Amino acid sequence: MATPTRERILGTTTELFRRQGYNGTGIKQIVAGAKAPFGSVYHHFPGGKEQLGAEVIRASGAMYALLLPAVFGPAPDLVSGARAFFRLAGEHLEASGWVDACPIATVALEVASTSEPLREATRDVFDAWVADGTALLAEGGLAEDVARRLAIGMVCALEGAFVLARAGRTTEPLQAAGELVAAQLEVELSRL
Amino acid sequence: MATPTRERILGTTTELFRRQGYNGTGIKQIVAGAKAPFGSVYHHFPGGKEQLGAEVIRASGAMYALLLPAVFGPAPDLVSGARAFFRLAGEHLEASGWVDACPIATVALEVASTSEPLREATRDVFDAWVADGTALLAEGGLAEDVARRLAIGMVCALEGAFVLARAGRTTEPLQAAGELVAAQLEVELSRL
DNA sequence: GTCTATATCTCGATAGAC
DNA sequence: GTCTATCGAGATATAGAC
Repeated sequence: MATPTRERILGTTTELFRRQGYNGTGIKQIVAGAKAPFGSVYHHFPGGKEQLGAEVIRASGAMYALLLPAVFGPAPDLVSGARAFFRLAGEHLEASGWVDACPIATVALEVASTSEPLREATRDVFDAWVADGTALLAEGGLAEDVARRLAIGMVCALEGAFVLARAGRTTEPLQAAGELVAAQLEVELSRL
Repeated sequence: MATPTRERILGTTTELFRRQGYNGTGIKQIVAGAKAPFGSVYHHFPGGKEQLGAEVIRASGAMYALLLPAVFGPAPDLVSGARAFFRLAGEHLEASGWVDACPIATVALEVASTSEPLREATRDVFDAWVADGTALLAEGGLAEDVARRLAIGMVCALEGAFVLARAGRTTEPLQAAGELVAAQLEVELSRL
C-alpha cells in the first residue's frame, strides 16, 4: 500500500512493456496504471521515457536472472533443470494469457536500431544472463567454452520459443526448444 | 521505375517494420519512403495500417520461406545446410548494420497481445516455416515427430539468436544457436 | 487512381501552482 | 514532491478536388 510512486511507475511500465512493447506504451497509460500524477514521471525520471525504459529493462533483467538458480538449484541435475525451466516458462506463459514471456525481448527488438541507450541496456541484460548460465553449466563440469556456447543457445532457444508461443498461443515451441537444449546438454555431459 | 505504387508501399513498410517495428513506424514515414501520396495507402489498403501490416507480414513470410530450399538445396547434407543457414544469417545481419534479421519477429511480439488479425498473420507465417522445415528434415529420413520438433527448435534458435545478436551487435549468438541445432540434428541422424 | 488538405486524436514533454 | 493544464508535434484517418 505504501509503495512509493517511483516504484509503482516502474512496476506498471514493466507490465505494459511486456504486453505492448516500448513504442506501444504511452506515458499517460503508465501514470493511469500506476495511479500517479503525470508530472511524477518527469520528476523521478528527468530523462523522460528513455530513462524510464532503461531502468525498467535493467530491473527486469535482474529479476529474471534470479529464476536461473531458483529453478536449477532444486533440480537433481542440469538436464532436469533445463527441462524444468522450459516447462515452467511454458506453464507460466499460458497461465498469464500468453502475455508473461520475456520482459525485455519486445523492447530489445524495437530499440536495437533506434536508441543506443536502450539497446545497450538490453545487451547488458542478455550478457548477464549468459554469464550466469555459463557459470552454472561450468560448475556442472563443462569446459568454459562449451558452457558458454550452451548458455547462449539456451537463452536463444528460450527467447525464440517465446516469440512462436505468443504468436501461436501454444506451448509446443517451449517444449521443442527445451528438448533441444536438454538433449544437447545431455550429449555434452556424457562426454566428460 | 515502373513499380506500382502499391508494391512500393509494401516494400517500404517491410523495411521500416524490420528496423522499427509496427508501432514505431508511421504512415507518413511510409509514404515518404515509398514516394507515394498519403491517400494512396487508404486507397490500396482500405483497412488502414492494420491491413497493410497484415499483408506485409504474410508477404515477408513467403519471401523468407524461399531461403530454406535456397540454402539447404545446394548443401551436401542436412547438417551442413543447417550450419550454412545460421552462418549466412549472421553474415547478412552484420553486413546490413544489424538491421536485417527476421522481418516479422519484432511485429509478432508487439502485436501478440494487442491485435488479433496481426497476431494470426504472424502465427500463420511461423506455422508455414515450421511445416516447410519439417518436410525438409523428414525428406532427410527423420521421423515426422522428430522432424517437427527439430524444425521448431531451429526456428526458435534462429529467432532468439536474432534478438541477442541485434542487441549485442555480434554474430556469436548465431554461431552458438547454429551449433546447437546442427549438433542435435547430427545426433538424430546418427540414430537412423 | 492520384494527390492535397484537413479533422481529430494522442503523443512526449514542460511550466508552474500548491 | 505532488499534481494540473497545456504546449507543439506527430499520429491515423477522412473528404473531396483533380
